[in-house]
Amino acid sequence: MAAKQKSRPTYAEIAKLAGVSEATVSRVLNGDTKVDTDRIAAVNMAVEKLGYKKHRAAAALASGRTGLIAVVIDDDLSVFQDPFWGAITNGISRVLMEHEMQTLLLVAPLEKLDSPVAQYLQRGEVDGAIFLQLHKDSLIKLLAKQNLPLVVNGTPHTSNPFSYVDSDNAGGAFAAVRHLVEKGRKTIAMITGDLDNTAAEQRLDGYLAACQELGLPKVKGLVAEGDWSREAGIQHAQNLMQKHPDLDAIFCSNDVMALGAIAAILEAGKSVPEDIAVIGFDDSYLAQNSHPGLTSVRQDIVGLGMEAANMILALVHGDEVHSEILPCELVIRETA
Amino acid sequence: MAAKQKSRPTYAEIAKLAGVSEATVSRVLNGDTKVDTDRIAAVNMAVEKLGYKKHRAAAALASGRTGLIAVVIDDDLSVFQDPFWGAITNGISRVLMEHEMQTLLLVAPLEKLDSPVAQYLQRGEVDGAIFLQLHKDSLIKLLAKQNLPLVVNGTPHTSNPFSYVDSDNAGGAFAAVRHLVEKGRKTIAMITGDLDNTAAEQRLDGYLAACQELGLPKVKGLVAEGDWSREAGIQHAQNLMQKHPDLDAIFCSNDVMALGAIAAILEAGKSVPEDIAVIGFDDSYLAQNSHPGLTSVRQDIVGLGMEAANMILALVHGDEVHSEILPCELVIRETA
DNA sequence: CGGTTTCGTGAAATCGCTTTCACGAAAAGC
DNA sequence: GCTTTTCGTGAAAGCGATTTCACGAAACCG
Repeated sequence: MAAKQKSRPTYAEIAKLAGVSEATVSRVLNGDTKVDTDRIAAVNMAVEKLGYKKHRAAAALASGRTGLIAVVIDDDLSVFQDPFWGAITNGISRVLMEHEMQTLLLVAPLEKLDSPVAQYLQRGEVDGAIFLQLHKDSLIKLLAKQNLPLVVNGTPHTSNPFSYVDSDNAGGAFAAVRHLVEKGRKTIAMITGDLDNTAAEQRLDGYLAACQELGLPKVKGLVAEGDWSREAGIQHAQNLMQKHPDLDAIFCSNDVMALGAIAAILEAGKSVPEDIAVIGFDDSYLAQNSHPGLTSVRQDIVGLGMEAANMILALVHGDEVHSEILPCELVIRETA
Repeated sequence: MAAKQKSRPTYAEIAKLAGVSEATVSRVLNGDTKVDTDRIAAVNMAVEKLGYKKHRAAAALASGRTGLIAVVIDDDLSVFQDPFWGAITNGISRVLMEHEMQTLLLVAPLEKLDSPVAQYLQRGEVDGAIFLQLHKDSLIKLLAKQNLPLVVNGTPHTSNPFSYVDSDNAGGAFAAVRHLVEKGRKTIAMITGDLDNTAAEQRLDGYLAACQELGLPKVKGLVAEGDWSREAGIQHAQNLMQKHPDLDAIFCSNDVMALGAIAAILEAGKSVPEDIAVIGFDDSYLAQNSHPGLTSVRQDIVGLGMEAANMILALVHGDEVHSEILPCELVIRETA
């Protein structure tokens, strides 16, 4: 059974108290400007006095706007481990709440276009959706076609005009490599993430751009494609050390692989950062608590969430928005 | 603007197609048993054919049940770092979705009883609430009084009859100490979490019980109260090593402090686990990626979320529920 | 077998807010 | 000064489900 509620005030009571019609109450409460100032004041006073709060279900039924924004996570196992999702979701939730909107969390695999979540989104039960961790673009294309306001976290694969927020992955990678070069490193390898992923790709681009612009000699085989896992970090670090005896730095596309690489380096009897410097990406909990402290590229995760929330609010409101790229910051600790 | 939707079928159409009244459609769709079998079949067929899905706002307005469960996180900074919240929330979301209920995420400070979230919950906009990370019991007492179905994650401070889910913190701590004893450790210290927290308290209880039952000599000053932070781990480990030269093991109430302790131990020129063994708690991402691998007590976080979700569903349905304590498991790696 | 209960059913009211529409008053135009 | 617009307003019709109520049919009873 739902909780028993003491009956809440309705428009009828406000209207009576303020001496206006219910229609006017609605106008005032929805920010319609064409209302006499005195009446606005009267309504606001009545609202205040009665402690009125709008009944969302009733408003939703009448207007077709639900006041709900879906945060969609394309479910896979990482969801249960990676603090990224929690952080960004909470950032979103905060902003939305300040604007009287609620955050509906949807966690489910999205591979199929007719999955329950996909259907749910198409059914108009939310005013908009923010996609995190999107594996394929097909669902958002479909939803965009149906005019559902959408914001994607991370750069989409296709160049369709989706609004998105992302970190400046390339810039962050560039900064990492520049730091290594400034510290005198000459042979800098990179272990990338899964290159199907746009973020992984952009970080690689940043690394390549930095190598070129900073005049590093071109050496073959310094880039290894990993898959974000600790094992990939270990494995590729071992290979790299073997093939490049003069290797003196490794830049990894995330912190987990960086820690794996460090473990492999230490295992091989070398030291970090003396022999080989290591830089990760994310500045996660891991980087902050590792020993030695992991130098890493920090993303403003909460900022991404807040930005995404602001964008979806604008879209729902009918405004134009442009995608946002937030800067990254290199956090220097002991490993580089 | 909300998305433009192609108009969805309503009860009217189903009723016409099935040759029954709208009232009967409602009965069938809400599982009322007192309907003729043929009509049930007819309605179900019509629903199928039209691809009908209930309009949540309309149902909510008419019935007073919103189909929404709030997941409330008493906001503090840790929310943005600790993967615990993301994991448990996602576990909840999955279960609820399977039961046609939605997860509403509310992140906000709850210190005040009249905060927006508190008011929101009292307003009957959700059918129930799951509280994570609850600092004080006062809000849930208030809500319970108003008959809002509630489930709390973690043991509440007061013995009021709140339904809750929790890990077997004491059991996990006991297992950790037993493992240390079995490995021949004699002088086992503990760095606790903030003891205002029931989980921290229970872990300490488990440690103390193990010390007693396993016949460890009573030594003063082996318990240090930390605050979950890396700094606390470093600081207390230093103190403990200084005061107890024969110290050969430290059990920490979370992984972060354990890693801090390890850093301090290595800093002091001792080795882990040879000189001093260390065990953490949570088996977080940190434990899994640290070097050396951190032995830690694993909580079934997703299980906690799913259990909490099942409990709230039962409560909303009007059933009795009993609190659940999920077992912990010691994950042995290299540090102990 | 008449009379009382139960049972399944549909008509209609209701939930609380939004929005269209029509109307009179005020402002603008000629 | 009279017509045409514009403007603010309230009455009333929804939005799409749920639920109460009354009614006829079937079941039960003595």
